[in-house]
Amino acid sequence: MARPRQALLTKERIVEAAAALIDAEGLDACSMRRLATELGVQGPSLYNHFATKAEIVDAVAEVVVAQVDISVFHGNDWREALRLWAKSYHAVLAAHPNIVPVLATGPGRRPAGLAMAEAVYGALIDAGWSRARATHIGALMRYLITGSALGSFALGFDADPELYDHYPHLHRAHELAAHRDAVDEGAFQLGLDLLITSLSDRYDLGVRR
Amino acid sequence: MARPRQALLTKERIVEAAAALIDAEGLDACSMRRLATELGVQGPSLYNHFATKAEIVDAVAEVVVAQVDISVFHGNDWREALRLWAKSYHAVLAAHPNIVPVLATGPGRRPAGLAMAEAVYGALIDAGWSRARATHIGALMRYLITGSALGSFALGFDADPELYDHYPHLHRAHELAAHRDAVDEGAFQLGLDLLITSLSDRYDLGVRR
DNA sequence: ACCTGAACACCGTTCAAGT
DNA sequence: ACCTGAACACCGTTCAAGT
Repeated sequence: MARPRQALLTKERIVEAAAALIDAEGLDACSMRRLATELGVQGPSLYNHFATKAEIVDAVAEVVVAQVDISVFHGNDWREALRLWAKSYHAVLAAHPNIVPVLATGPGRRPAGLAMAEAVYGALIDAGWSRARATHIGALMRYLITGSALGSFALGFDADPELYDHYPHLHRAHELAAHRDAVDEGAFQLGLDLLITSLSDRYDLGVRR
Repeated sequence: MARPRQALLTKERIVEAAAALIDAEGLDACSMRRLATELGVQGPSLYNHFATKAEIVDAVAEVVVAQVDISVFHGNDWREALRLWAKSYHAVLAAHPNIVPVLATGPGRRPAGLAMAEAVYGALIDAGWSRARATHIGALMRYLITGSALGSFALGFDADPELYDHYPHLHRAHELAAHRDAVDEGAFQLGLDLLITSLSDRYDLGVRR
């Protein structure tokens, strides 16, 4: 088969398969040859639709970020909007943890990433925050959200239990994995709550630096 | 040359060269063959000293984390200790940003990582925080520190300036890169300040959940 | 226009062969 | 014990050849 009259591939099919592969087996498993096999095609065929592998991965990142709900910035107080957006973003990344490293470096040229940055920054500016502070708050939220999505804290203590016996306070660290949700979600919720509450306090004081 | 009477390689030399290579050109550039070349040796020779590439990268992570100052947990109020430790950790990661993805998934079996977890958690327990809350606070700090170290927020808007013209509030986003330090450091400092201040408030209220 | 096989310059890792 | 060359099964990407 050289060229079928009906194209075998489309950008959409490629991105869909890449997203599934990344979700199921991680970024490393998503090689051009492997992805092509998944699509019933040979590796080089993908280059008829995307110039590089990075473009494919970027397109996956785009569809993931597009799932974040940014409609909450309309009709909500900035505090509530920020909280709802952060929870939505957090939930989307929890569902697609393997793509997080790609998002953690910024919006790039991705429309959904830029639309999200615009919505967050615009809402803070409209609420009266200075441009410098609005930028800081936006950055800070990304730090918390991507930092928490990058790797489970609870699952980070997955060595053999005996290892932790050498550390007076860590001797039960291996039990964290069994309470993964309570640990990881609890930490994120605490962080979000602390940040928004204390930002709100400063705002009410009229600091608005 | 088959076997020199004086070994050409040592674990220390390998880790030192790997750290330099990762700092200078990133994790991807640190391949076994490239690293071996840097050491004047052939690729497979490295396997006489480390079982896998992951072990080498882990050893680099260890020496980086070992630079974080955890002595601050002695003789300081928990608030001040947490602040000083976070600043030290942040500064170390800022000096070695390319290794951050390796640390972001937890301490693993690395002595320095475990000693740091022990120091942070122990200090929070000794201050009176419950085990659940101390865990949350520890996780939260890692989220902020690794999240901020993973990628500059300011440099994330590095597309051509025209791209941002389509977004009402982002039209000056390309100027962020010129103020990278003020943006990135300001956001981190703000986050650290907000978190510790608001934790302190809850602590003084006697919540200590 | 779009898919293919062959090729290039890389990977991590294994292993028998050398001293 | 420690370094080597050759090999295996992979990478991302290019390109001439096919329809």
